[in-house]
Amino acid sequence: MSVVSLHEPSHRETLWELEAAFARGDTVSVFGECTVEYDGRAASSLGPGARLLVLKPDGTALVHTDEGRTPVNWQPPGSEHRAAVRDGRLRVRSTRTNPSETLNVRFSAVDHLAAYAVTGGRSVDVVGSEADLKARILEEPSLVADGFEPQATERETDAGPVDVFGVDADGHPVVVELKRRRVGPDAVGQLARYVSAVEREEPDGTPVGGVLVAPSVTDRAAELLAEEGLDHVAVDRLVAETDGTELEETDVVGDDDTVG
Amino acid sequence: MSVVSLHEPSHRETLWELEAAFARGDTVSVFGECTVEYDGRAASSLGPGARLLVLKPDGTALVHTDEGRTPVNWQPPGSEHRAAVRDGRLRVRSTRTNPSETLNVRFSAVDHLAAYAVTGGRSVDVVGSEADLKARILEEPSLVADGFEPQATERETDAGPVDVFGVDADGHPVVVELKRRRVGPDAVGQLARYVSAVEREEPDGTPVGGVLVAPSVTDRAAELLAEEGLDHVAVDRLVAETDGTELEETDVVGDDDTVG
DNA sequence: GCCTAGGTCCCGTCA
DNA sequence: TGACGGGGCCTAGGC
Repeated sequence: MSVVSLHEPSHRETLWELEAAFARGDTVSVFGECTVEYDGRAASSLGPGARLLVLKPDGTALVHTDEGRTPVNWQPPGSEHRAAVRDGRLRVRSTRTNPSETLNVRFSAVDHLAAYAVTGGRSVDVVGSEADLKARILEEPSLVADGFEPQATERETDAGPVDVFGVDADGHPVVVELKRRRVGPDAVGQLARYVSAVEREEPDGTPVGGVLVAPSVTDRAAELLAEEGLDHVAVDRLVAETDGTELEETDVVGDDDTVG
Repeated sequence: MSVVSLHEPSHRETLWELEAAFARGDTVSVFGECTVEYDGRAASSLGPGARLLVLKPDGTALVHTDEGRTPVNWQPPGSEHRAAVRDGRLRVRSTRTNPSETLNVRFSAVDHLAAYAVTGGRSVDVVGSEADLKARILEEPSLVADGFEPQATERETDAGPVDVFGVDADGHPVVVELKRRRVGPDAVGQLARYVSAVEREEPDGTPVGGVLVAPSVTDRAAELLAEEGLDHVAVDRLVAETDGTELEETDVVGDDDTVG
């Protein structure tokens, strides 16, 4: 694959290469001194500094500082990138509609630009998601409660879709909410909402059970569960149950040629 | 500022330059053909493809494809980057503890590398946050209800902190939940949790009001509010109330030197 | 360190 | 298209 890279280009050179890169569908990285302004769902302004700007062919724009996983400013996919030279500065503007948002990056100097055709697989199979937990529960419903029988997943209620819905050993409805990680009060509120919604559907007086399936719960969540008469079932994360040593095996001790 | 850039470097050259960049505290962008493996809170594997790898001096690692604002794989700040040549491939590994996580990027070929000292302001003042909405409410409490008197913000309850707590014209407690954007059932659940918690604290029978302050609510959220006896007050987002045309004014019609 | 909730959350999925 | 909830969410603020 070929890369186009410019070292300390003039604004005109940068402009030209950005145009070419957009036309090719390349992904572009730009290092330089810039200010950033954003206006849309919120608004922000960022003073001068040396930063990394990444522009993707799908309309994504990312402004990164030297810290943090989250870009300091950005524009989501679907935006439109345009570049121009104004007032002696290179301006890269990315706009989108619905909601209407504008990102404005103004470079006083561009120190480096690289354009490259990024291709290949984009999605990863993530193991250990809530979907995996659901499969595990459906495979072994007794994990939820002895005699529990699942009847539906994503069952709709007035309060939203229930992860797993079924009946207990007595035939009473049970709402199951699944979480892949330790949960706090919000998850209890979610489960309580679903239970209330099902109770409203049922004939008066029918008891409706609620079970929160998660690796663990915070103290406050436990209190709220007790107050609401709901249950918690601890189920370890699936990824922990597998022999997760594959990555390690590739890393033999005694590395040569190692830095960092 | 100076940039070091390598065009189609050998693995040894890449290794050397990565070591130097890490030592200098530079931010690095690498374009090349790679596979990615991740193991930690979840696990994933990404087949061969041309991608962008960004390495920051704070330990952040980002693997980007040509689509999406979210990196296809990453490592959060605080991780440790190491590079090595193994089996004819350049391996960049980023690890962290608590939780224990490993990101493994293996390059069959590096097409471009650039290292640069990213510096300057990192944080932006975002206007239009929930904090701004709170200030607006405290400034003009009648927006919540005629005669509403705020008494505390972030008041603690058994169910978590209440955004704004006060009393209505009759002296009865009122719980206010603020949202900067249109809300769904989850926000209603949150408000209901807080109201229930305050009711538990109060002498039996004391009515406790609940008000959701948000630009708008979904139909389902409105139903749930009604069922819970809670109120909604529509307050437009603050950013919309300002003359949000600053960015536009800088963009005079009839751009010269515009591409894209 | 954990807990709690916000976020320009992003993102997929489904009605 | 909007709505709804998951996420390796990330991040800030308390305790």
